[in-house]
Amino acid sequence: MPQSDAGLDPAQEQGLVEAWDRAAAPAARRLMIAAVEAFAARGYHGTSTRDIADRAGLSPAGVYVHFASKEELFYRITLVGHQQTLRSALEAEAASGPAASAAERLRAVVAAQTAFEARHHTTARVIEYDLPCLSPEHFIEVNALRRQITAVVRGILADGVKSGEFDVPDVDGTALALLSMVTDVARWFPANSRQTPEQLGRLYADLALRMAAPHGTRAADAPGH
Amino acid sequence: MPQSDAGLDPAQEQGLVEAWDRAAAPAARRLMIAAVEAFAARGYHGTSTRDIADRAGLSPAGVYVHFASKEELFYRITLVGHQQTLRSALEAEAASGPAASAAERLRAVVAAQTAFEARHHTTARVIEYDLPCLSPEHFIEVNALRRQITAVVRGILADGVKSGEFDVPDVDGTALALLSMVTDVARWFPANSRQTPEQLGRLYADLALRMAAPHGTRAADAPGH
DNA sequence: GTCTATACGTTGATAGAC
DNA sequence: GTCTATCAACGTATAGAC
Repeated sequence: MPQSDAGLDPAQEQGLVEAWDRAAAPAARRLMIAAVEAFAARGYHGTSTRDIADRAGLSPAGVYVHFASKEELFYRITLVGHQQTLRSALEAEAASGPAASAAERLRAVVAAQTAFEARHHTTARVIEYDLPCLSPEHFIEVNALRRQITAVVRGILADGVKSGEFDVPDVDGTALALLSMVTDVARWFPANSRQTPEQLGRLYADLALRMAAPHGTRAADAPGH
Repeated sequence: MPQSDAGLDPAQEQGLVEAWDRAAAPAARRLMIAAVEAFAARGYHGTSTRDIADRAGLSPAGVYVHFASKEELFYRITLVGHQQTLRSALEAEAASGPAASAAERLRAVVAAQTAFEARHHTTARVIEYDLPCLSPEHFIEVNALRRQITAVVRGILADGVKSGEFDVPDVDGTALALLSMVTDVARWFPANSRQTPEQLGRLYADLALRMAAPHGTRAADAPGH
């Protein structure tokens, strides 16, 4: 993956380290970071356990002290990554306040998720695009988290429609399209763009509001409640 | 890939057969179809040449009569797929007529590309998401085709801005976001949706026009040229 | 063009010393 | 917890008969 063999930048690594804090052994953390880099660069099947062990400074056998299998290592990364993503979305929505309009909540969530995908693009690439490599049981578990993320966006769109702030004929289809747009950032960022994650978040939030706003009015001018 | 182990449906197969018509030997066609199915289901690295040979009804060695390597088989699929995609975009734009407005052209291209990604979702999944598995030389070649597809969208957006039909502060960023939305259809279709490719095309074309239209006016009511 | 047989590196994972 | 050594299976690709 030409644009994805870059290592984790400091901001990204800090985010991961925080999230993986409870993964007791330092070696387990190093393995997860090494695995994220390798999986992002070459995909799950394109990465050998030797690759991962090398990057983490361990022997090939060292992996199996901390993880029962390659799939389990991948599963841990995927699970934590999705939990982080969901938390980011919920926090962004909550931060816009209890009296926030649907437009404000949509802006907050889309901006946060977009910036998140950009900032953590290495991790995001792994957890967004290699998902089918999980075992069936783990796939189901992670998919439940994904559905919660979709539900956040769907809920905001539906609320906006109910209050008259939005004009969205197909809430489910629009939510899916919107999340496609946001998620795909991880695939190309930072190539093709000189923008910061925050700038990108603002652009995508604007686009999302345009997608949801009634024709003929600005979202901000829409009838509130 | 739970949602991707479905075989090629008749419409899809016909499209492929047409496109691969010049691939002389019938066995070569069977191999390409078999490879598309296998790559879509398990990814490039997750697919063995034995898998492909089996699906095509050949022995493991049979592959190498028609393709020098697994990568070359993948490259042929990827190249033809991108050529088809680009042609589809150019034809859609041309079909909207020489005097078409930017809005009409945007609608035509987005609808066509979205329907294309849905209809050929098996092939599209392979050529959109396994691209980094190409050799560096082949990657560069295919990327040139991708840039042409991006250029079509960028051109329409820029024309619309110049004529006053559109209000797009960031043409490049918006084109990228728009193509992300469209491309990602291949990843999830037909799960999560009971819509036909054509219905989906109309929805996405509407969303694209909302993204580009000036705030406060319908695209169709925008000042013309 | 297709087969059988096979070369030979790599893979995920384990055994057992330290 | 980490290592060295190793296994059995599988990977891509080739040789040579038909």
